[in-house]
Amino acid sequence: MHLHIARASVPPNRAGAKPGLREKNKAEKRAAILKAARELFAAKGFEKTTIQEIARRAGVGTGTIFLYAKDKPALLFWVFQDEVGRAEKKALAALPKRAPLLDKLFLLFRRLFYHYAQHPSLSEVYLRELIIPRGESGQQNVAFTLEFLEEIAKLVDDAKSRGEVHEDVSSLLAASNFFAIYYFALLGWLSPLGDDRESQLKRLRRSLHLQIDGLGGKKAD
Amino acid sequence: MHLHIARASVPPNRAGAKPGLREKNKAEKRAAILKAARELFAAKGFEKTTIQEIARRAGVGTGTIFLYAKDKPALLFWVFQDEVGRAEKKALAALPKRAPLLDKLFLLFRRLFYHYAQHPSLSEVYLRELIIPRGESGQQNVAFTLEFLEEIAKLVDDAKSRGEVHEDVSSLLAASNFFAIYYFALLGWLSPLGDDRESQLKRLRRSLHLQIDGLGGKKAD
DNA sequence: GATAATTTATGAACCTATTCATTTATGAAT
DNA sequence: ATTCATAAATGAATAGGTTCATAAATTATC
Repeated sequence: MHLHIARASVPPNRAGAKPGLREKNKAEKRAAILKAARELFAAKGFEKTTIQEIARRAGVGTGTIFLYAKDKPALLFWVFQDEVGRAEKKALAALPKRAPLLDKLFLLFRRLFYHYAQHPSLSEVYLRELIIPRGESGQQNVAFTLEFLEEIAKLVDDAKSRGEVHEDVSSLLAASNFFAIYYFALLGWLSPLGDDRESQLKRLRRSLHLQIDGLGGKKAD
Repeated sequence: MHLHIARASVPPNRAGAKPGLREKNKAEKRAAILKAARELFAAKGFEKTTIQEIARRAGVGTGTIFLYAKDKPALLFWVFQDEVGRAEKKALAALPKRAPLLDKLFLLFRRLFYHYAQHPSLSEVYLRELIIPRGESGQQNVAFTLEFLEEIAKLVDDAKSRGEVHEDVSSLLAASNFFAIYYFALLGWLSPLGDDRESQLKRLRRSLHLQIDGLGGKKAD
């Protein structure tokens, strides 16, 4: 891999945190802010929720929020990331062991689609942050995406061992193509302008199929 | 296509614009705002440029800006769109007529990569707006992307007629996979965290290749 | 040409994310 | 225990995007 993978948990939480009072307080604040933000974002949406409101509910000062999250989108990202990480793991675990690659990918992505669909507008903010990471926290966002890519790459590896995929293909490259397709489809899925869900899922499946089989020209031998 | 395609030019510019004084004035204001915004964004970047500054330079009131662009990101998008549209057309026109699909796509995308690289941070704002369109203008953004997709689809059609691509493949679906790959790679390209340009371009090419040829399993018959 | 109706423009006021000088809490040293 | 150093927290002040009541300009109507 061409990038250092840092620990995924977003906010200031460096490795060797000694268990002093200071650390305990920070952990409490972190938890309180996280909780308040989660509740308010879920209840009122991103725009309607103000930082001051979050601070009040969390029982901290306004400025304190910015000690834990670089800005408001980053705050939402932080709230979402745990949850998304869990959803990803859960979806991966629920995958049938010996199914074709196409089915596995489709099941995985479909499940995540429905997860995001629970809060479409919040998801949009999250997904914006995810792919276009800014500032220091960007590295961690990238690392988070990379972890997911690695999981997809494992699926490709599985498929390789079953002869579904040629040995010469880079699993990680294939994974990033699948991810790109998934991400693009996901944006359509969340957009209020898109087709109905049924059609979108069908299109996603066909897109994945197309990546697996290629465009089927003469040269493909 | 599953979506109405509206005219691409972003701001309020409805079809049957009669050539009265009112329309002329609007056109002038539009042009002035566009010019001022373009100059300032290019000179100072997105964040450092204030709406008030743009308004002053354009010789209009602050509020007037918001008659032409829903918000600040939309304003940047508007500025960029023309330029990007031109770059796309130019890049498409410069494509060698009888080259393999892979080469054409790579040349096309590489050219656009370098175009975006001229203003990396502005491009990020633009690309955010492009894929996650909000509000009314969203339809036009989607239409703009669709136009580009159609152009890619034409390249696929060409490849079909040369036997490079199987007839049964949906050109538009293939195009959207290519676009997804392109878009994902582009984000990496613009990110300050990514690899060097050389490597990124190589990866892009390999990704496109992978989409064209597929993963090469046994089933691919 | 005068009046009414409608569209467009304006900028002061508003709202809220973000900053930062100051204060407070903790840990270390004596 | 007291003092000092450092880290963390605070919230009033700032800044800039956005709104909106009002005014100006244009067009339609008579």
